[in-house]
Amino acid sequence: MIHTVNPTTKKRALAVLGPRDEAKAVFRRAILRAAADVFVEQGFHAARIQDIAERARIGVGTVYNHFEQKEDVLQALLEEHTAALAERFTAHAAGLDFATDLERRLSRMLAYKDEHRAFFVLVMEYGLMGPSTGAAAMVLKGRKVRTDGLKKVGVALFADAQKRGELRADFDAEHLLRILGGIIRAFAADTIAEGATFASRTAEIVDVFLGGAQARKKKKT
Amino acid sequence: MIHTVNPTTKKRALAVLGPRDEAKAVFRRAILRAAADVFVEQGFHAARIQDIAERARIGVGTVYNHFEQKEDVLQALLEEHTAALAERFTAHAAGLDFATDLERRLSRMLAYKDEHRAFFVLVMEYGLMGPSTGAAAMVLKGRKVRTDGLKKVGVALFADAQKRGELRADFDAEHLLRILGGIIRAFAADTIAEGATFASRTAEIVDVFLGGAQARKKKKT
Amino acid sequence: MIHTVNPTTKKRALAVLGPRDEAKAVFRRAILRAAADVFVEQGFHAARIQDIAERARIGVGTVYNHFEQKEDVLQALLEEHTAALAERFTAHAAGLDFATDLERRLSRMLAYKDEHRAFFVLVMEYGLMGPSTGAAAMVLKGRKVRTDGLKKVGVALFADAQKRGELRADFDAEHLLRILGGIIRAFAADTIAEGATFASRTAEIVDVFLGGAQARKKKKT
Amino acid sequence: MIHTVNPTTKKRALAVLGPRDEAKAVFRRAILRAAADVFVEQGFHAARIQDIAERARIGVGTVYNHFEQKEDVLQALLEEHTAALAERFTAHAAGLDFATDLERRLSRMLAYKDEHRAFFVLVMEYGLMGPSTGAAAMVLKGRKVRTDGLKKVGVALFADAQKRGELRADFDAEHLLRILGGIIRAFAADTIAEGATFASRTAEIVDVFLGGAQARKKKKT
DNA sequence: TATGAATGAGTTTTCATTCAT
DNA sequence: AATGAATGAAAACTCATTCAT
Repeated sequence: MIHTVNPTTKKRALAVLGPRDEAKAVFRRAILRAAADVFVEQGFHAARIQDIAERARIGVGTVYNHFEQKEDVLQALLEEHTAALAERFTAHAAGLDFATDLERRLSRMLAYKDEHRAFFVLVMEYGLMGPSTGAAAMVLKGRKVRTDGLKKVGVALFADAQKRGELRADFDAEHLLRILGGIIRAFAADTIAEGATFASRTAEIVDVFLGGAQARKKKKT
Repeated sequence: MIHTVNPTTKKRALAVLGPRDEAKAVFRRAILRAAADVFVEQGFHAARIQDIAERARIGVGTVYNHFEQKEDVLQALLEEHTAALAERFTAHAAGLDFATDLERRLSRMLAYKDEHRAFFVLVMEYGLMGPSTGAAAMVLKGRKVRTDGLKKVGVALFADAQKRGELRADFDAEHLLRILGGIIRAFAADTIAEGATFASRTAEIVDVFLGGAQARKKKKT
Repeated sequence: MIHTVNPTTKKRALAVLGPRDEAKAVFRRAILRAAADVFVEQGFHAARIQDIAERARIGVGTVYNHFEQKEDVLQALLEEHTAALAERFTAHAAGLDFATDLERRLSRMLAYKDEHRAFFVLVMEYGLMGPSTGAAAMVLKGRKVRTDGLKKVGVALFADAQKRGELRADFDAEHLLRILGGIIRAFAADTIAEGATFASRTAEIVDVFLGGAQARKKKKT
Repeated sequence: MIHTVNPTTKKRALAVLGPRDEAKAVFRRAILRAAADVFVEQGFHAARIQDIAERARIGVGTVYNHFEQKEDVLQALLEEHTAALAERFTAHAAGLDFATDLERRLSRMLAYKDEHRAFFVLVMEYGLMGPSTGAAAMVLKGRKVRTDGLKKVGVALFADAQKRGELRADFDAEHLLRILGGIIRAFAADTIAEGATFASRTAEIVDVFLGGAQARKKKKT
């Protein structure tokens, strides 16, 4: 769990892969990993480039060899992870009912979040689908963080479920997606506090999302 | 909607109430109002004390006569509004079923948020019940923002509903409260985007919270 | 030893003396006393007008009713005390030999310093006979602190002693005066550290001073 | 006498010595030299970091790369020069009588002061052997300026002279050291005013000092 | 005349960014 | 390409001074 580029790693990377480009990628990844941690611990503004560099065990200048500005680091972070999430969310098996399908997709996605806690916290702040607060928007200075992938897949999935009568149709798909997001967020506090894995709570999340908080009187006989 | 202390206002205030203390309160309020706007527009870190002062049409030094540090302004903002919210949420009429009761309380609360949009956005960032992100916690530097009031009332209300079998009992009350919060948050985007009032959506919020997103096949008998 | 203007003091002062002017003088004196303490404890620059006002138990504005600028407070402080010192140093009885004469004058002067420790420390910094360091001069912004009185008397006394062959004549009187000053300063550390009175060390000071400065004509015989 | 780091100097320094560390030392020295001048001209408090940076022809930030706070600059200044002085004062030849010995040591020390006028003035304010005034102590915020070296050597020298009957024994060595300091200080005004060298007055200083402090055994013959 | 809150110029300090090595 | 010291613009915060009461 040491987010570092040490000489050994570096040399190996140089040897194994296409010499130049791969070495570059190693540094880039190290920076992003370190940045995620530091942004989470201190917040974007309070995080100093130097902190990131130190955490990655590289020099400040190196960060600037890979990213033009501090903001670009955050943007890259959000985009790359969101892309990964979208991928997890997209893959599916055919012939499942909506609830099961959603649960599988979510489960993969949340597992990814479990592996990347720092990133997940960032997402809660900067939004999976575009900055949620004015402040977040300000930080990104109008950059368009390309997170369309996830949103597109999600909206399509939900719209389809609505057509099939598995999701209420009185809200639009995007809104429902946001509601799911809000519920996931609510589970985050629990999960983080307990040190539990996120993925393990997928069923509960889907249950609340689909069925609500009301006591289930009608469970049948 | 001009958050300002102008000479006229000042004199009037001085004349009407006890001269000194009241004048003081006028400035304090002007600062908090201006700060809410500026924090929302720029985010806490990007907001400069001077921006707040300019918006309130007062001098920078004056801000420091009322608050020791920038953080204290945010803290005061959160505390005072949260207290107001708690008050709205607390008042209730007896003999209502849970759904109606919750709807009334929420409705009052959301009306308050409609009147104080800026504050509401802040709450989404810094949390009604303690900072939700590490960054937010960092900003507040370990200050304990006293927002217990609202949480206490909410937890009591929900726990009671659980006992009476109106809310599912497999989650604890605090968690359910957070889920409601997440859903409200999800409605915020819609609402803000459309310029609609928040309060007008109370019924929908309660409906989703209690009944979930699933299509209502069982509507009839 | 409470450097304060309390209501009682104030009223009494008003009654006893010419109403207006005397009341004014009471405040002025309170300010100077408080200022001496504060300047000593914190140094001129670090001392805030508010500190002085608080120590004198008056409002900040009041200080400005009596002195135009912070620097004027220091100047007045130095001038008034120096005048008092000059007075003590000037008075003399006829027919004494130089050593005895000097000892009497010094003794009176040092007794005054014992009563006004704070002032004395200031003098060590700002000089009895004009600012000794560039920094001190800077603080006083080119003001001429009128401390001529003491210097004039001292030079005259020493020049006379030189003529009468009681002080070495190879240095000019003013230089000798400065040497005496340096020696007094050296005794200050001892005295202050021990909490002893300054006056009690007059004999030693004169002894050290004259032992070197005295003309050595009488060695023989 | 231009206390500056200009590009040329910088490159040369980098070429000649170990690149990094030496460049660092060059800047550090430039800062200290500039600071000495500025502190003397304006006094510590009135001196702005920017003044120091400008005098050294470097950026403000650079000062902070070398010293955490303004106070640290002063402390370093005092410590480094005091160490140099102690060195000059310490070296001695055997077999000299006390007066000659003292004269030689002082002469070397005062020559150093002649080369570093600015520093000397600072010493008059902040004391060679610990801050002499409360204000000075305040400036240094309780930092212990390590000036023991000089004091230790001086006290040892004087104590020894007392044992050998060359200095009066009714005062302790440290006090005698302070008296010498006071006398030197008195000569400073003369010297500085006239633009003369300090070293040239060593004999006079020792003469005045010993004339008083010397045990009076040899009066007869 | 005393008072103390308002004011804003001025200062320290931080930190993103550059650039010589 | 990596590095880290230099840089200076920018921001928090202080405090002498003013002025309405």
